[in-house]
Amino acid sequence: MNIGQAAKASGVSAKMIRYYEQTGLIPPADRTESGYRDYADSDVHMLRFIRRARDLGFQVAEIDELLSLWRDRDRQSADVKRITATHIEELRRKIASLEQMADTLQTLSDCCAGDHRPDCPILADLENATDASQAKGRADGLKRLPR
Amino acid sequence: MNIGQAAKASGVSAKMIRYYEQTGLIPPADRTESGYRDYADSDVHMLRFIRRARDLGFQVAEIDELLSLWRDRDRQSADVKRITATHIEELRRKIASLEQMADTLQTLSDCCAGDHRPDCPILADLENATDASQAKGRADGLKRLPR
DNA sequence: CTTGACCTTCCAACGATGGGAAGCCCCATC
DNA sequence: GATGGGGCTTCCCATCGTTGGAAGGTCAAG
Repeated sequence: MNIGQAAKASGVSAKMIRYYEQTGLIPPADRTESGYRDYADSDVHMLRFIRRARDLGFQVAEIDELLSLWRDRDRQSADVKRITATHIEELRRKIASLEQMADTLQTLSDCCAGDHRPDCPILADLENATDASQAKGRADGLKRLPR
Repeated sequence: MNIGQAAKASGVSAKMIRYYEQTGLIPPADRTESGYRDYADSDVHMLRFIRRARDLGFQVAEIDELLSLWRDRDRQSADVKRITATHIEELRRKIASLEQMADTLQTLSDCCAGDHRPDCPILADLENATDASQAKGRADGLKRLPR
């Protein structure tokens, strides 16, 4: 199976398969006489594993660890769980950060008339910002502009 | 005021100030005779605006639009609100995506004994993944391994 | 045998940020 | 007035995962 077929079967683009090989995440593929990379079903299986892990937000370095554990018959599930827990924490951190941004912006947006007039609490917030964590409070004190 | 002082006063690193200038987000700074960049309070004001917008997750391209509106006395608040709404949508999309990842992983992790044994529902999920959206359902059907 | 679709390698770009090197400038201290 | 330390300048590189493209070789169908 050449790289295009492996890409289609695994959901990992040919470009990325070459990249993963180059960076050592996956071993160098076999080659045909003419130099084409040649993949077996087991390779596609591994690529699907990688694709799935990427879809779950794991970084390549983490996937490297997960692949090692996957290949290790004597692995301890605690190791997998630990990597996963760290990743979940990271996801929750990002979520909290994005939520705070969204909430602040929503509050400001709710106070913005959104019409032809230039007055805008959103710009006012950006203009008067002194530190990153105070706008929500200030914005919550605003009143919606009359229509 | 030189770039280091402007950086300290605005919360934007000197590196980033130069970068913003280079990419055209901010106009080229005045220079002293010896070639040092020279900033006025109004420049620091603008940099704080940028910093605040970055903290709220706006991309530089969006900040470029926001700065234009900020400078435009005849702006319409509707334009600011529209940019903000688009950005909030983007944030909510990212949040939803990350939450789905975290929830799926949490479910799988809850089913993982996390001990010395090699059996691991997390690896099993990665191994058997067929498409990106089915694992949560499968995982929900798992039972917690006995301790 | 030609043509089009594939493969190969290599280089570049994205976005925002940080690190570092080489060389010049400013100010304070001796 | 010399010297030293710290800040400024520009330029290049790295990150991280991914995509795009160019130049050239290969395969398979017509």
